[in-house]
Amino acid sequence: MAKLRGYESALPIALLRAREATMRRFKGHVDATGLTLPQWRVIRALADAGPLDARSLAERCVILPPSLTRIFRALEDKALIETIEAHDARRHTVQLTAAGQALYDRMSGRSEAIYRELEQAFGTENMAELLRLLTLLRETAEAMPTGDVDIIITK
Amino acid sequence: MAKLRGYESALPIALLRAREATMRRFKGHVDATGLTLPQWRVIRALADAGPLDARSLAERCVILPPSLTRIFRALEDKALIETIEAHDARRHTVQLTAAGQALYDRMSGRSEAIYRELEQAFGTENMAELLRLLTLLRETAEAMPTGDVDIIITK
DNA sequence: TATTGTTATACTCTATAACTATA
DNA sequence: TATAGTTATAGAGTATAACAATA
Repeated sequence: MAKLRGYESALPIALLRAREATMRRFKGHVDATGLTLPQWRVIRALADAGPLDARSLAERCVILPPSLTRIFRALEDKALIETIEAHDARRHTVQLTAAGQALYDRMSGRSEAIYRELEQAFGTENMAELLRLLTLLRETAEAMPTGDVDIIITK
Repeated sequence: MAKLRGYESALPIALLRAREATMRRFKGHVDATGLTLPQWRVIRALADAGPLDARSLAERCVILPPSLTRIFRALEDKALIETIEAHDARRHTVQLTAAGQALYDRMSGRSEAIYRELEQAFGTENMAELLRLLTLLRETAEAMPTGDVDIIITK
C-alpha cells in the first residue's frame, strides 16, 4: 500500500494548520468582544452582506443549523442582531442592530491592522494568490460529486 | 471606519471554507473507521513520523493537551496506539500498534484516490502552489510576535 | 410533498486553571 | 524552578434524527 503524501503536506491538515497559525493572531482580539469565533463570523457576514437567512449564514460561516439556532439566541440576547420578517415565513432572517454594527466598526480597524501586518510579512502577491487558490479550491470541491453517490445508487 | 475586506476573501474564513469543502470529501471515509477527525489526524501523524510525544502531536494535529489525553485513551482502548517509555519520564510518547498501522494502510489507498481526484479537478500546479503557500503562511505567522506582547508590556 | 428551522440528545472538542510528577 | 502532562470543569460546537411550520 502506497504511503500517503507526507503528513505536513496533506491538504486538509495544511489548511487546518495554516488557519490555526493565522487565527492565533486574531483570537485575542475576538475574545475581547466576549464573542466566540463562530458568533463573530456571523456578525461579520451580516456586516458584509446585510440581512441573511439561516441557510445562507450556515453555509457562509460553516456552522450547522442547530448551532446557528443557539447563536441567534445568544446574539439576540446581547442585542447585536435582530430578526426581521421575510416574505417566506419559514425563513429566519436576521440583521445587525445598531449596537451590532457599532461593535463591528470598533473591531474592523484593529482586524485590518493585524491583517496588513501579516500580509506585509507574507507578501502581497503571495496573499492575493493564496486567496485566489483557496476560493478556486472551494469552488472545485463543491462542484464535484459528493463521493457518497455510489452508496445512494446501490440502494 | 474602513470596511474590512469582503467576507468571502477574509483569510481565516477562506481557509475555513476551503477546508470544509475539502474535508467533506474525506469525511465519510474517516467516519467509516469509527474515529473522529482529530483521532484520525493522530493516527496519520504517527504513521508519517513514527513515535511522537504529546507535545509534538498537539502541535502537528492542532489538538489541545487535554483533548489529546482523552484521544490517547480512546485510541489505546481500541488498541491502535501504545505508549512507549521515553528517556524523559515526563514525556508521554506513543506509537502505532500493528492494528493501528493496518488501519492506516487500509485507509491510505482510498484517501489517495480521493486526493488524486480532487487534484485533477483543481489542477496539479494549483495544488502544488497552494500547498507551498499554506506552509509559507503558517511559517510566517508562527514567526511573527504574538501580538499579545503589547498587553504584557503595558502591565 | 418538499423545504426551512428548531428541538432533542449525546458526544467531542475547546479552553483555562490547578495539580502531579519529573528534570 | 521549570517543564510535560493530566485532571477538573464549564461551555460551545458537532452531528443526527425527529419534529413543527410553511410553501
